[in-house]
Amino acid sequence: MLKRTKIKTLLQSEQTIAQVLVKGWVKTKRDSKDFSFIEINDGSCLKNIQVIANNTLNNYNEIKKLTTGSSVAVTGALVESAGGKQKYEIKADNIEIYGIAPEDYPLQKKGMSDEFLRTIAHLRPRTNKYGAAFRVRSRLSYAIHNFFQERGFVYVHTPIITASDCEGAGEMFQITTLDLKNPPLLPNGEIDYSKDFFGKESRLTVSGQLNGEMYACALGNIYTFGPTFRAENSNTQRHAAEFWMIEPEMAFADIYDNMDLAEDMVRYLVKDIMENCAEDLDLFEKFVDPTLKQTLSNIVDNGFARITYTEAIEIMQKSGHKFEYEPVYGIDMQTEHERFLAEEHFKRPVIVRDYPKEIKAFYMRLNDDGKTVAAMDVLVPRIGELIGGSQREERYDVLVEKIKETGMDIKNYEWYLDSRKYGTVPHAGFGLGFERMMMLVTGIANIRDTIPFPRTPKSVSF
RNA sequence: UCCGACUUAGCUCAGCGGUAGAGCAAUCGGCUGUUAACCGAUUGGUCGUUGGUUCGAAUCCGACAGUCGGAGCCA
Repeated sequence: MLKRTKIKTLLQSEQTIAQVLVKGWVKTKRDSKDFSFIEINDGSCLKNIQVIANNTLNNYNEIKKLTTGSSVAVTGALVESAGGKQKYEIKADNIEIYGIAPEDYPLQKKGMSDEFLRTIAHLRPRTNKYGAAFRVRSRLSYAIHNFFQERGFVYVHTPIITASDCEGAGEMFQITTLDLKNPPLLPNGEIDYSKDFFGKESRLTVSGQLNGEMYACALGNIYTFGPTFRAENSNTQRHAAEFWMIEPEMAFADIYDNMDLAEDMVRYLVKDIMENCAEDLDLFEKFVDPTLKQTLSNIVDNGFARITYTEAIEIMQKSGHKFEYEPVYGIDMQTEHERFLAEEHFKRPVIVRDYPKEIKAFYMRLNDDGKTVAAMDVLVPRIGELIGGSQREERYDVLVEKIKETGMDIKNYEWYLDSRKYGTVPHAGFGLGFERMMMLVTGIANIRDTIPFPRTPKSVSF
């Protein structure tokens, strides 16, 4: 019994093969007088393989009805192509039709807008561009694991469901099994969450960081890589309600170790994709971002600029550039500021560190100046913030004070504080938005086109 | 959530006060080792929803919804 060979393998073949079996979907068909050209794609690579179907095939009348999107199994000889544009083609001995795609098949042979393709997100992976995007996505995931595993980081699965309602990173989705039309109530009229599934209010995680820190303070270096949820009503090209985040955490590390890791990781990932997804990147450069390879090479070759927040403000003030919001010390950086630094001033990724404590999260380590915290953001051209991280506050008393200042309930953070109470160590980590990394390596402008079935406000179809 | 634009055939768009048009797709036919093939014909739309102005609205005004772009939140 002949086994199926992937098209990618056939196209890389050193020689012709007497008999092969390919299975896939019809991309396009052109009929000639006595035979048909059928291009088949099976998702293994960008390229199709051309099949020659002669009218001597016993089911040629059926084969002539094949439409774009139909599925087939083709048996035949892999031969040198008589036509110009491809090395090999298959002379079919037999074509089995699995399923015809009726005339309302929505994918056309010509270009379709990303906006339209989002409305058929279940079929868009069959297009060249989305097929390429999701092959890259797979490779990028693999490369992330490789990067950390090669460095001895332990992969930790942090929980998706959490009861700490204030991780400080945004609005959260509540989850419940209570009957929303008729919830159990306390005497004071409030909802009685002791009757809920977990016995208390629970939500979807906005970050695995606090859990990750606990494992770093045991296993040394760890990373998480999993789904993350934000219930913010964000309507931008770079926000999704459900996305994947990578969060490494290193014990016995400071903010400089953290910056080194972030830079090494981004450059490693870009290099890996350039080496392993070259054909797909060609497509993105041709149809999505003509400067893509130049951008990626720049990242791999040149390294990142590193400045402090204070220096960043000074650079902008002295630049003579007209900002809508004047850069003055103490403000949170606007998108226009981030883009100016990465795109115009440095023309490459830049890491900004040591932000005023007022504009950053409670767990970030207070610097000796008493004014700033050891936070660092990696800003990249076009996308803005790719990575946000910090050295964590390891001093018990300082951390308790910060939690109180923020107005949070210490009781909810006792488990977190235990890591500082029992053998505290300096440690640091960051969060990388996986889809933003996808945007960086593919040039795709909208985050909705980097994730198979995007979840954004007013959109949960599929 | 705020600001702006947009919503007309399956897709991309034109029409901007007198009851709808193109290209592509699809369907049918022709031609050709073709390759986002080519040529011809055909089919296809209560112009986002809902109020209003008007003799008459796809076209003007309002509300709502959705989409896109920018901003905020951040990954």
